[in-house]
Amino acid sequence: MANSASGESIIGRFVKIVNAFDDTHPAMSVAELGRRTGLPVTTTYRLVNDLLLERLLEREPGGDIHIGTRMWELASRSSKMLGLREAALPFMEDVQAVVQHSTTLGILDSDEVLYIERLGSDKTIVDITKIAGRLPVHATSSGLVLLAHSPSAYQDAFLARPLTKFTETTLTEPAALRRHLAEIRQRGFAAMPGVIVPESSGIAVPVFGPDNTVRAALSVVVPRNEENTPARVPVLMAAARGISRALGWRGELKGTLRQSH
Amino acid sequence: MANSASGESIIGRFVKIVNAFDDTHPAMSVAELGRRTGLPVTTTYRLVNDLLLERLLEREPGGDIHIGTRMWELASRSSKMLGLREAALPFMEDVQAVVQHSTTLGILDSDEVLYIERLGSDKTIVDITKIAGRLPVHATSSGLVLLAHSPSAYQDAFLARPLTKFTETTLTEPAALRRHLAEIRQRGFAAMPGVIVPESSGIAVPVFGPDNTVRAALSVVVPRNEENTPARVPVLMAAARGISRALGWRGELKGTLRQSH
DNA sequence: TGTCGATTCCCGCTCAATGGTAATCCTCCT
DNA sequence: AGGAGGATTACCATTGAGCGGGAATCGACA
Repeated sequence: MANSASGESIIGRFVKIVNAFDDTHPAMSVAELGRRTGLPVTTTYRLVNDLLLERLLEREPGGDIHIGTRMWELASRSSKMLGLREAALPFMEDVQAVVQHSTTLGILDSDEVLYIERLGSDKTIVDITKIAGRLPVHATSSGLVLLAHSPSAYQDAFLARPLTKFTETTLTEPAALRRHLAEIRQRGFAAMPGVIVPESSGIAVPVFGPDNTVRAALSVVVPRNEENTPARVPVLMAAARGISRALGWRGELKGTLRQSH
Repeated sequence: MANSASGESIIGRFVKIVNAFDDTHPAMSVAELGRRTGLPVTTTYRLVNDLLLERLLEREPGGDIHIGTRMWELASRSSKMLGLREAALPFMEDVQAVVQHSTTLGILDSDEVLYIERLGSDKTIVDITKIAGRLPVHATSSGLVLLAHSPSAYQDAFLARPLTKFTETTLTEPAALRRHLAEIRQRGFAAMPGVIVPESSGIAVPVFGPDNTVRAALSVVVPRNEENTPARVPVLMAAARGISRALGWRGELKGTLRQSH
């Protein structure tokens, strides 16, 4: 499926190129793009030109390249993300108004947490979540909530892999994690003090869809010393129920374990 | 630049495919995708498979295809859109809280208005703006504001083209439009009663960047009978100044015409 | 059982994509 | 002015990925 010496398809190279851009590298010259992607010079220029024609990339006055408006438009036009985001936004605003630090909405994607919306404030101290950013499942409150309500086959596969220990409090033992997941299901929320960076804590609750499976995790990130979990959980839970209902969820089935399959 | 009989590049076909999805067609079978794009059957299947591998498209249980999470992620990761959106959102919420109908943020892209954010409510009646949706420049309040503050060379080129008359109130005469644009610059806002659909009116104001050029248009859409323009304009203007300042704008230069170039 | 559509498999053709090399352009420094 | 270093464009021989027609298979529905 590839004309290239390296055996990649054009689509693969396209992803490589777009992937070379991130928040720290929002724009760069074509030459640097070639270096970052490892593609041959000529090939890079040819491909970039194709992409410029379709406006998936754009050239700024200086000559540097950045991701084009068209790319965002095409991706956003018909995305399940938009529906979820739109349903969640008003509730997230309410949470943010009360909690004042940072409110995020994340989904499970490719064994990682992908954050699709984030409300922050100037007070926000250490919060590494970014919109369209990814973080590991086992080291975030959102991730653990999502994992806790995933099909058990998925959990098994996930726990079979080796997990990175980011800080002292990061759980990496399958058995300990399993116990913790059960606790999360039972309590209805996850509270993780400094599992990825020691300075901040996350509290997360699940958001459900019409079929009673988990769709997303709603969470707040607060400084380590002022967690005040008992006070924050009810706010989060109420908001999550609101979002779930906006998605078509009709209340949890009485006495049903939420873990599906 | 193309291996195909029709002379399209793969990138071009990729755009065709993604473009086949919209809010009314969020998912479809590969065969239907082939029909909608006009691509040969086999080619469609091969290309779709490539895209599925990169998760730019995703297959749902039924077999239908929809746009993948990866697509949104790549597009959103480093986009000027995000910065603008993030700066604007809090102010838009304030406007929305007061106006209660529908608040939008639009930019000028490819001679059309592209809406990058929209806050609505249940009360929202007729409002055809959608996030990532496009509308013609000359038939929207946002578009006219953006056009009014564009370089005059751009305005000339735009006004040289024939313009569609959507309703009775749509201005299509270059001379009349020019007068109107001058008025918009002078007043600082555009108020368009029913230029695209007769039932609703738009009021829009410009948002400026650090270099004092217009970046976006902030607007509200209200029912035709309860426009109350004089009451709404100050709210919009204050919010737009807030957004502009968040973008790095430092106040307008005294006595300067805002029309650049 | 038969029909219709979606999907996959097969396969020979061919030209677009490839990527090395070299020329040109551009910017900054001396 | 000169020239060093990088970015960009131009050139071009090679080749296999993409192409797309056609047929087989799967699957739903009547």
